[in-house]
Amino acid sequence: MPRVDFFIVDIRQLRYFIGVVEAGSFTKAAATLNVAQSALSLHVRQLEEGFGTQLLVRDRTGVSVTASGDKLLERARVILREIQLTEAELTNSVAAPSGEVTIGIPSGAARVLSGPLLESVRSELPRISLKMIEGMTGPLEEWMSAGRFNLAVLYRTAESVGQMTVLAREEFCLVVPPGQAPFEDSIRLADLHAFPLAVPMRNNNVRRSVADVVAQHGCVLDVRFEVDSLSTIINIVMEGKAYSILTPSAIQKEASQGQVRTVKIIDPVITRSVVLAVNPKDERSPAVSAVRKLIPKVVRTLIEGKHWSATVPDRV
Amino acid sequence: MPRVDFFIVDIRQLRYFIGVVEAGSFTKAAATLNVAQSALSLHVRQLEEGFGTQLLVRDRTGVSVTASGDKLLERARVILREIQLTEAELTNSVAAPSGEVTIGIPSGAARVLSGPLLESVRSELPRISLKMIEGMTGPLEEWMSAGRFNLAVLYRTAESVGQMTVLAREEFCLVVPPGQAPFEDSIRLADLHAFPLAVPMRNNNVRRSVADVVAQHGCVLDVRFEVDSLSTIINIVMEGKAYSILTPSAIQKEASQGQVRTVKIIDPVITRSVVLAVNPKDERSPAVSAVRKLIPKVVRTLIEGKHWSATVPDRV
DNA sequence: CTTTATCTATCTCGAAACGAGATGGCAGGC
DNA sequence: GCCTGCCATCTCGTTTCGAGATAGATAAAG
Repeated sequence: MPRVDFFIVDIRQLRYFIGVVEAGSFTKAAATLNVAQSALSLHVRQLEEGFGTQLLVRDRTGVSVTASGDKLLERARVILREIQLTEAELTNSVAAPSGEVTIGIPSGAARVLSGPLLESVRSELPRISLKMIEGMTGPLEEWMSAGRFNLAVLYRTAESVGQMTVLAREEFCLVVPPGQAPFEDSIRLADLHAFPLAVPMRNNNVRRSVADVVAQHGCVLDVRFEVDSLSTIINIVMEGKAYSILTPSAIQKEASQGQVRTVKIIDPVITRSVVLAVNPKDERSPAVSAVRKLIPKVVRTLIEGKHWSATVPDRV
Repeated sequence: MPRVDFFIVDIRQLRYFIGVVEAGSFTKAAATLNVAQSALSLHVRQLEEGFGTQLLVRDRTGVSVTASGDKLLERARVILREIQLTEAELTNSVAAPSGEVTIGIPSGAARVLSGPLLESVRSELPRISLKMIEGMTGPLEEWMSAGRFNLAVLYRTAESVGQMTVLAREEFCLVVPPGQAPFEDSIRLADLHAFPLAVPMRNNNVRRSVADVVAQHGCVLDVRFEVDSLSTIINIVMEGKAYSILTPSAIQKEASQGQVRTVKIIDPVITRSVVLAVNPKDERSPAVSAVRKLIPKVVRTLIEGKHWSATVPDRV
């Protein structure tokens, strides 16, 4: 329906008006502003009709400004400067993002990732305060769904990870106490039943991932300890009381120091993806966006520096 | 063609954004601003995409503002206040016009009009400085055509006066020295040849107006003096050296003081219009417009107060 | 006096923008 | 499971915009 409302100055009209005054003619201003002369004529006319006063004196040599026009010129410059400052301020906010970003991260991935990530954010995004919440993946999934974090590092075994970014791919392996069998580089899934296991509890992502594959292959496991504490599980293995099935990120440090050994599981290889999820509400936040872009870089650096036994996904 | 240009904030978008933030939800703002909720959603989205940052956090209870949004809110309020002040300042300029207005006025009309007009402008339009330029009508016509004045009081004998305003109608009369014949109230055009005349020079409007009518009626006049100075002509008549043919406005004062007498010319009556012309370039000037509206009032007051022997034109 | 050049105002038309209304998706409350 | 409230998206009719053409006015040049 026809919009019958009171006159409101439009930014474009002000820009055209300033352009015309500065050029001294509509025709010159048209060339400068890259707009048709007729469009300038019409818009300035609309300003004059809106204000109810003449802003320009027109003659064959061009235009000059009236007293009212002079007032408007001054005011228009102030307004456009304010808009320019506004755009600069908000754009700078994008260029140098600041504020708090919260990220949930599983205990396993946190063991290789949390330190380097905090360091990277501190050095490359100094105005961002990264709050990292470590936890077992079950609760993390729930909390992320509840919107508790801006970002979350999660695990997925399916090929499809929706809109999440794949950070890395890991392979589950048998974690062996030092000096104990097996001494080969790899072990078949069907042979795992020979080793007593300390594993996370039933609803744990890791537990379910492995259990699904074992069941699919008609195998069984000898679960002796169910503990929802990664460090406790690792201690049990280090003390020779049991074995475990984990991904390399969980025991990267202990393995590199000879406190445990890892033996590759084959037939089949059990893999999973480490993914980065973003809360849809925060997708357009410049701070969240900046951290989101930084994490893959940190992961790549860790993997390529042999600080994390995982593979980087192919980029498409 | 597609307009591919960089992002420029639009006033409407700022108004919508402020409205949404203040309402706390798009839906409530839609009711308040009388705009569809979807339009608000789209416009705020465009602001976010333009700035490259998220301005609002949306959830099921409505919206809250981000840090960037808070900055924009503050800035937008400043911008809209500037625009509001601009509109108020320029609108006030219309309501209380100010500045200089120039008016050309013939010597004849100036004699009855200039004083009262200057007084009226001073009292009713105190912020306007009226510059009055008096002259013979020939040069005045030229100067008005050249754009020297904003306004001009001119004479016309034709019925059609184009876009000019008719201020008054006057009848030419014989100006008689005191104590000399004729002593009747009127004289026929055919009998004017008996009186030696002091009149303006050939290219003068008055001279041409009367000469045309005299020629049309096959009469002749006894022109003894040709002087392009109204006061000189009047002095010649007052001293009894000659008669003249003028309009009442020219000798209103002298006639009222008995220094000259006026005798109506009939068969035919010779009339002319006193008109007000406006320079088209200045038509939209509030100051010129205000003076333009004031002059007819001053004229009407003079005529109705018997300070000017003329008739007010019928209003249609 | 005629022609040329320059400038503004107006008109037409196709493209873009705008907003209303409808609809779908999501989440919380009952 | 249904209802309510809110936001995002889509469709369509209307409005606005600007390009290009053209007319009118005026001063300068020939």
